Amino acid sequence: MAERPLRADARRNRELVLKAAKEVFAASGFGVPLDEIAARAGVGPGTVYRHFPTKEALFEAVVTAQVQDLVAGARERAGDEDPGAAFFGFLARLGEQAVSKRDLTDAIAVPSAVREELHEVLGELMRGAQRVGAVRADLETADVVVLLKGVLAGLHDSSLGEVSAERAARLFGVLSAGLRGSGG
Amino acid sequence: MAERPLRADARRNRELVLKAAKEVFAASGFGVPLDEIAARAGVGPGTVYRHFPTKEALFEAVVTAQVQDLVAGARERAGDEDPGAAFFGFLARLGEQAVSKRDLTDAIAVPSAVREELHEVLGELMRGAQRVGAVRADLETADVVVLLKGVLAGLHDSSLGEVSAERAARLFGVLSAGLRGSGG
DNA sequence: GACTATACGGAACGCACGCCCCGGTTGGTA
DNA sequence: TACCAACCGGGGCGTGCGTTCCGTATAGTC
Repeated sequence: MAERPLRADARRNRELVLKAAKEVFAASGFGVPLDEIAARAGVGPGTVYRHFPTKEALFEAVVTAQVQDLVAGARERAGDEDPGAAFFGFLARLGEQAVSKRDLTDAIAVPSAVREELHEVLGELMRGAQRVGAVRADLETADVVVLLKGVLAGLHDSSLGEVSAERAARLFGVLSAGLRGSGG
Repeated sequence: MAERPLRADARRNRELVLKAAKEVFAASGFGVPLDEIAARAGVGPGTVYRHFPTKEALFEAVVTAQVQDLVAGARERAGDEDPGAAFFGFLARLGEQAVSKRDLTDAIAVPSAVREELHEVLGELMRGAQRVGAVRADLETADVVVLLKGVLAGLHDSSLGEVSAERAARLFGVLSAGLRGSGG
């Protein structure tokens, strides 16, 4: 188990790959060819695989920090704010981030450790909000995940119109209003 | 431009392909390999391409009738019902259909003539509903399309849980409530 | 029954992409 | 400086899929 330190060039390339992956995933999502990331980093695909066993592993390495920040922030607020505000605030923050970071959208869908964490915190916040009547009682965690994933995906796919912060705000407004309930 | 009549076997195979495509697209969406449809029809891939120049053309041939029924129904009702009921009724009907017909979801996304028609009627109904205050005034047609597409896609992708009529009803309840507005 | 245009089917092509292999290079060390 | 292990790069493999090609079969006609 003794971890040998990486050679200098290996260490440098690892950073280059991570940086490139961060940019490219944010711009184009998980779907981009890995070769594009390698090219952006100025290395060959083989080098990428030397550092990350799989494309998913690289993706996870990139989004983990991002998601964990969001989750940590949400868990902090959960104590201070009222449950409704905590839940809807979290949704709003997700929406804002997702506009410029396409990979965040995929982070909800692509199986990984952070995905579970994200789903978990969503469930906690939602149940809290349901307890105080801020969210319809008949919804399950999976429902919110599906809605969120769907809205985010729709935001990006859209062959109609650009991804703008305004549209994202509008869509999340609709989503939030819907989750509050009072309609059918 | 004189249309020669098809040979008997060609005509029969055309029907077989359409029937198979209808079933397979409904079950698995546009993403299914075309070979699967050919196999189901008991013909070779080449035969499929003799009748339809492209996979998208076949898809369009399959969903056109389906979508046009929905659209025609919506346009009829638009005169009888009040605009709000017409719009939300249309959404509900879409949701019901989409549960068992995965291709309907893709029909919203894959570029085609029916897609435009579908978007158009959605826009008309929505503007009508907005005029009587049944839908938030700040929404554009594209917003509804994105939301609809997203919710439907989420409904199917879901690596969590099955696609049930109950969940669909719940999600469309949330969507409808959100579109009515009154929240942020 | 013979003849031909028409249609069939499935092997094969082209492409994209995830992933691996290996000849060549380079950083660290003595 | 000389050596070796670690590392690099990109060509290549395997797979999946849309699409095409072509030798063979068959429906329609005389």
